[in-house]
Amino acid sequence: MINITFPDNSIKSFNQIPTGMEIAVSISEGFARNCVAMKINDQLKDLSAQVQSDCAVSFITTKDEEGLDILRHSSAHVMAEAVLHLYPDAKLTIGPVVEDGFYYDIDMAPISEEDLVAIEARMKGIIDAKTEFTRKVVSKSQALEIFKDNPFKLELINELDDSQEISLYQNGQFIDLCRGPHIPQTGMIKGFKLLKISGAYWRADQSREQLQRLYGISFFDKKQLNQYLTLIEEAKKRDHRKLGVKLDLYSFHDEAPGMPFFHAKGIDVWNALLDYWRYEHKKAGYVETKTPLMLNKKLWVQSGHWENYRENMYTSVIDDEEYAIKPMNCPGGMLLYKTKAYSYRDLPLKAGEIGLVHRHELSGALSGLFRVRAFHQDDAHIFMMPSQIGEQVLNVLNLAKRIYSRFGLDFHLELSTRPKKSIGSDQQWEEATNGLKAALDQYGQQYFINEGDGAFYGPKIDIHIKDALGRTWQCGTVQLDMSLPERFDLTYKGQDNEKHRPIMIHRVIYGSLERFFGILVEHFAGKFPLWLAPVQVILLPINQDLADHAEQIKSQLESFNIRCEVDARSETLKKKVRDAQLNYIPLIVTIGDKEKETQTLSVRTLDGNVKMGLTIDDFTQPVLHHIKERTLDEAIF
RNA sequence: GCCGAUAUAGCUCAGUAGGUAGAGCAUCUCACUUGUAAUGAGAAUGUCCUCCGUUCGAUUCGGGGUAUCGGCUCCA
Repeated sequence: MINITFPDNSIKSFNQIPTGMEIAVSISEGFARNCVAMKINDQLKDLSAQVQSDCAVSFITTKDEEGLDILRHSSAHVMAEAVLHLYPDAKLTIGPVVEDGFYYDIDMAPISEEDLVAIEARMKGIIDAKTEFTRKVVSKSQALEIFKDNPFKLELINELDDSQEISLYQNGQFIDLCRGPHIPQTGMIKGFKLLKISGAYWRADQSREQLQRLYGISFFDKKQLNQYLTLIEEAKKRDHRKLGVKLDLYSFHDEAPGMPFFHAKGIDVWNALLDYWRYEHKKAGYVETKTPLMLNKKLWVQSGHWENYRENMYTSVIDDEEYAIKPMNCPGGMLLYKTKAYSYRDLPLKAGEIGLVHRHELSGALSGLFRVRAFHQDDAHIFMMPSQIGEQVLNVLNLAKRIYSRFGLDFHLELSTRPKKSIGSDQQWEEATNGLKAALDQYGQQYFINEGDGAFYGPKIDIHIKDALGRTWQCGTVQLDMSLPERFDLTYKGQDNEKHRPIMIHRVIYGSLERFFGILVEHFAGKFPLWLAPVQVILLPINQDLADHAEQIKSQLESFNIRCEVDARSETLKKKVRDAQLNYIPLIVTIGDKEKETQTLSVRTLDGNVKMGLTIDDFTQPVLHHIKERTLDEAIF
């Protein structure tokens, strides 16, 4: 008699040893059809596994995230099988699940995207055949024999702990080394697509073999696949590299790879972002400072950057002295701090800086505004007493929340701990990491931990925002630094009349202004809210005799600091409206004879609604209100 | 930086099996003077990314370089 406990604490008894599938069927056939795998006492198992003794069993279904991961892992096997069928000499390496699908790294001659079609066709055959996945446990020597022709698998097998069970999974003729679990049969893959192909190194090591990485995605439901593909299409339409250039916000030039040029309209948005930043930071007790772009090598040696960050720094020799363009603002900030003596009463000292930094990123890593070589950080350094860490980190998190919500962006938090390459003592790291943890616990939002992902000078909290398409981007970061204050011998006078070492926070909220700008372009799909829109109002005189009147209104609106343009071209109104809509100008104001006579305006919003007969006041009041409050509302009238 | 792909007018793209190129949009001119998503006609526009090579001749073929794209990697 085997007693099985389910998650709802109900117990079911079986006379003989059942498999997971048998248990699922005993619940209902329909339920069993949607089962992917199970957990026996929290351990993931295949449905074909037998339940040998009394235990707790829960099922992973097609609705669970874990179920989707299992499906995708199985999809990777199916893809590998298809590849081996078409390219018998290919050598498989590893095929994991990633955030957005799965991939398999394969040692084979480079193929192109067109070749994916044939692989997909083969995969379809395997899926239609609904072949079962079966698990087999083998000894290490058996495994070594089976994979004797594949050096990658041999390497993996040899690295396995002797206590670890070595399992193989077979579907049809295809066998792969794999921990599992897998879906019961390939027919569960209802929708799949191979997305792209790229190079990757074995073990991400440039000195090792160059492999072909084939990416794919799969779902239990064809509809979900289509939704996913639609999302990709939508993301493509919003691509800031296209959209921002089309909207005349910025451009990229061969002469300065990784260094964007901002156009007049782009700078309007940029300044609106900065105005808002200054407004919030002033309120939060920050002062604004500015440090030079280029500083002597000695400073970078002292700060530790020369040792830890040199390969990313631009350098130059001036008057026989070596200088570096700053890749970070902090060392300059250290010099600022040292210009006077501080009392504990001065702390916390919050010094912001919109600092232009240059980092020599790998050429292949550059991408639009998202990955550049020159960018502005909305940096700030907070100097404080150790007792203030929790409060100050918490203040930063709250400030970040206020700012992100202004753009309608949600976020989540990640804590990164000490990396291999780092400076500072064990004790400093522990103290700093605990300080961040304490603040996070107080903030109360759940957070993830990234072991070893901290900056070389301290642990950090990264803030990842989520855009309108559900994509996440790391923007903000709060980094505790117990090392720089020591290297620069920063002090303050305590209540006890003794010198003490302040602790320092580096933090950014937009992160990189360039990058944040790009994210906003995609987040809003080019349709900036009124307060950010480069052109807030466009005036369309319906004939050229009315152009002067339109110019007059423009001057009036500009006196209120409303960003305004007149389209006086000799085009039809239809055409001008269309162009304004395509440029996502929030407010389109038509000026005809009627309006001139009655001194009113007709306003069209981006949703196509038209309101007529507004006096200048009727118009400017709500507009100014929305700009001042920086609302996201599209409904202004 | 590495692997693969791409590079033609301001933009999107076609084309030339090697004989110096073209369409739409944008621009300019003229006519039209327009009432809420494209008025019409005409004109102008290119080191066909760059350098070297093969060739009588290269935008086209080959090689080097640069930039961009997809990844690896790195990170804000």
